Amino acid sequence: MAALAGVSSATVSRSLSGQGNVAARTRERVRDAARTLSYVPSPYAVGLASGRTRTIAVVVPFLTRWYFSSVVSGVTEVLEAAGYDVLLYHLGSAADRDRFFARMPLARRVDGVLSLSMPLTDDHTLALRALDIPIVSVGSRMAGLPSVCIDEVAVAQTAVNHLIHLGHERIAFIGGVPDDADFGFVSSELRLRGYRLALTSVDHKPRAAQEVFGGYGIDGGAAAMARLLSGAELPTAVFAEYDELAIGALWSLRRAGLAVPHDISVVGVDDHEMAKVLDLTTVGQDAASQGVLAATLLLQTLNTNQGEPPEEAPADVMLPTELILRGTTAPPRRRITDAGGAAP
Amino acid sequence: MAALAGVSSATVSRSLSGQGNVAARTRERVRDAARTLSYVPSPYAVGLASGRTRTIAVVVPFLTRWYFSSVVSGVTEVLEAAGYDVLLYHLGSAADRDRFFARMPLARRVDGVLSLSMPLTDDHTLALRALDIPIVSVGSRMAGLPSVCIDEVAVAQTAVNHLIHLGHERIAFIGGVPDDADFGFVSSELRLRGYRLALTSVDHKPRAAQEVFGGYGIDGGAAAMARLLSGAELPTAVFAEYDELAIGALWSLRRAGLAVPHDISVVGVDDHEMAKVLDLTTVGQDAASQGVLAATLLLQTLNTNQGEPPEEAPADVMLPTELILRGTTAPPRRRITDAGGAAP
DNA sequence: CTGAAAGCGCTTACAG
DNA sequence: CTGAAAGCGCTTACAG
Repeated sequence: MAALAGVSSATVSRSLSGQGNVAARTRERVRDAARTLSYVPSPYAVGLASGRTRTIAVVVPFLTRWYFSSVVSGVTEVLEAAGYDVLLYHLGSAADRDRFFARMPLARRVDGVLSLSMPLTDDHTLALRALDIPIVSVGSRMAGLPSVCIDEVAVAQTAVNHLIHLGHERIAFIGGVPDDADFGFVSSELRLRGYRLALTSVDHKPRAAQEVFGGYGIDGGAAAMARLLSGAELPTAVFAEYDELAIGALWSLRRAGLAVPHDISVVGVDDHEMAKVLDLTTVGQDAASQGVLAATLLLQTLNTNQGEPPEEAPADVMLPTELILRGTTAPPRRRITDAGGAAP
Repeated sequence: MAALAGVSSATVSRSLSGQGNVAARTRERVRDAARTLSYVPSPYAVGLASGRTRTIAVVVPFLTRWYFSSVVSGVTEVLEAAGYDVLLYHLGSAADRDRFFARMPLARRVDGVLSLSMPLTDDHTLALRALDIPIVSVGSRMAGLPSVCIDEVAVAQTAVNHLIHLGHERIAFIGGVPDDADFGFVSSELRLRGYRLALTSVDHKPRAAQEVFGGYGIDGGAAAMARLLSGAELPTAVFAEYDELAIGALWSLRRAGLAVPHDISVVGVDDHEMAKVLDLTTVGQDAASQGVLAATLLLQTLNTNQGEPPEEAPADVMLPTELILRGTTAPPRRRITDAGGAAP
């Protein structure tokens, strides 16, 4: 390579990387040589010599769920455009995460980390921070780190208030984390909190029997709904923590012969691509944009942090959400009249 | 590190990698030291010195579609268990692919490549092979390379034969590649071929007007169905190349006020997680298993190919598929009587 | 079984 | 503007 261009390897390096001064003509010569040889500098040699890896780790708990694949999609888009490679770590179980953060294969391997709604223990978080490289959290906040997310509490309140305004009083909550899970998603806790806040703000008491957790995804939502259906008191409306659970609930209801929204209203969160097909009322968020923003933020930090002192306040981007009214919510069939509070 | 264990860096390397002979006691000492320092060898130094990267590139055209996220999920599972890192390249557009294969950032960067149903030109394929590292193709065959896939032609025939046996004659095809695309998925072509074969085998002539291509995913399926609905002659049944298209078709039909399967039957391919919710008849495939198998195959090749001569015949794994009867297919409402062929 | 030494393929001060 | 040289942090024959 250096031979073909008739220069030293140092000049090859400077020409191709754009760092340092090289005569325009020399640079051209080197680039031509690179092209004819289809030469690409060895990433490993570059990484070792320069300390920069041009690689970002993306850590996700799920890959097959709408939110996560959408975020990753947004992330790869901007990272690839910026010439960064993406190292994907799919840590589905608590065991996976423990093993991963104990070994910490990220050390000296990547320039930055994008953590997507990972349910992390303190140990995990410490191991991450010990890396001492920029980290951006997506979908949940991590103390002291820049993050991109939505207002989870407000999202849940919006959904539940919608049901309340329709006249519902017995409103159940369907959560996505199994009862026996040894951890939870931050967003799950916040959405549950928003649900309870909305209820108490109108003097409806949240009751444990109306908060069910059936597990992840469609099957989890279906299981949770089935449990609600077998309970003593049927709710007139259900708020599911995210659309896949809501869709599972719809499935369960259909199999039980109950009509939506006639018998029970259902509302979710996400605006999953299937929501419109199932005519599901939901609070929409733009997951792909979250990925785009987070990656952009990380890239900025990477370009800024070159030896400068760490910035003061970590950026916290909060994206808007929007209640999308569709066909799975309606006023309850029969008003519960013994609840008092008549119109003046 | 070497200092703490009181040995040379060579011994550290041998102890941690398991290569070469080390006294059991020495190895223990080194491992303890590594643990207390939470030392991990620099992947870049290892890569440069040894030539092995412990990294696999996974190249995908989509991330948010069920098939691809499921395959990637299966892939990461076995690769992570084997201690390999996954470099994810998301090449959604033809432009992305051209840029990628022209630069070929994979050179000297990974030990192997997993290519998922990538629509590759000859140039791309050549660039890939020039890498001279093991490649496994998933979801489509590539000449001379080991692959994991299903029998695409047979899958389409199964779906269409099901419709034919129900008595349908006017059976349309909904494809997922836009009309103006500059390339196609191999599986799309094969499924279209299977569709035509099934029709001609019972003397139904495939007609261009009944083959529509609306673009990817739900919206593509909806657009294609809308086009069929505005056509001169309504089909009595539709075969969609994959479930997301079929789901889009269902959506379109519902908005048009047509009942499924009463007015029109719909069948897809995949057994997407939403298929059961929408009660969609489909030909199911196990995408996650394809990912698992492909990754396993690649790992085997990696472990075998250590200097040995290239193996004779590349492995070709073909996974079974299964017609799953649900509620979106039924006999046509009124038999077309002028088609002849009465029972004896 | 272990260490000294060369080398992997770059980058980066340092001279000039 | 360019090159010689050191060095990045490992691995791997080669001795012993």
